[in-house]
Amino acid sequence: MDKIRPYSQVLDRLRNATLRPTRQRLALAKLLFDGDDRHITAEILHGEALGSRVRVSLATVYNTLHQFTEANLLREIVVDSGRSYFDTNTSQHHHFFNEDTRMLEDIPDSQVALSEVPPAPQGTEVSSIDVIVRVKNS
Amino acid sequence: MDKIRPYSQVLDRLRNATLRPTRQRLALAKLLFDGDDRHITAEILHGEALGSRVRVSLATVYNTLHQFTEANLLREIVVDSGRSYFDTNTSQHHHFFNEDTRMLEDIPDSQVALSEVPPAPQGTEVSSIDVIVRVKNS
DNA sequence: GTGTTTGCAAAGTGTTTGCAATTTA
DNA sequence: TAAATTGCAAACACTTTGCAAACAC
Repeated sequence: MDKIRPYSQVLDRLRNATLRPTRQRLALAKLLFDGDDRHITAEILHGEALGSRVRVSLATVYNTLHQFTEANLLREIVVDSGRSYFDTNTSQHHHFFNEDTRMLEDIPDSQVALSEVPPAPQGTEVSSIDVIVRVKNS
Repeated sequence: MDKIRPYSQVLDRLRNATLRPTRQRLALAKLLFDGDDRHITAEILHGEALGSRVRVSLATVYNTLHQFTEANLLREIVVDSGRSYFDTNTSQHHHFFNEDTRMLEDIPDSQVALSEVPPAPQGTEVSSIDVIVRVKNS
């Protein structure tokens, strides 16, 4: 059973974000949001696009990922210095990061609870809380 | 009141790690471990070394940071894609990361508690758990 | 002396930028 | 047609690498 994500829904989401539904953005949105949640890097997404005969430059993939992130269609996850991951699941949850395979995996929010959230330092406010459980193959 | 960290202690720590106490490693260790705990990048440490008239190349700073990390004298913290931070406090604790200033700050371990730690995926084992509270200036 | 460490410069990786050409509304 | 978007190639920031010279034991 796939989740149903009609094309028009993506279209509307782009419109709401005042992002023109260009060929490139629609194709990337399809790759990102059709099907299950995923964690993806720019290079991988670019590869997938080319693989499905969508001509799009790497620069545009980067632009698009950032625009989608600003529009809250994606969330950026920092786990690896040197590359950025984008998560199509923007709801509150945490991650396993396999240091061997460099793959991310969701931790259902119900499985982690922070019993206390420390107060942010003077003059700052919390923007997000990330729990990253780093694992390695055993 | 400064913590007392006699030179010989650093020396011993290097010896234990079978790292020859070269001029560069001793100087970097002094910068890192004399005084309070700190979060530092390679570039910053390199700048400090040069600033205190220690001639050392950036390549050696990188090498040294990695060797110290392997020897558990440092802990690497991943919060910023594009640069690595090293923490001289290797004990269990978590971090604030200010996205505006790109500075790290410790969260005392007593102020965060994970009430549940999720089981690692099949075939993997937990290597560390990082809680990063991202903040921005308000 | 022998093996380790260093420094340099070059190469590498992932990402961003400037700008002319193209596309969208 | 005016404004937004794209693609290219060059620039960028940070990090790693190869190797000869210098150093530690």
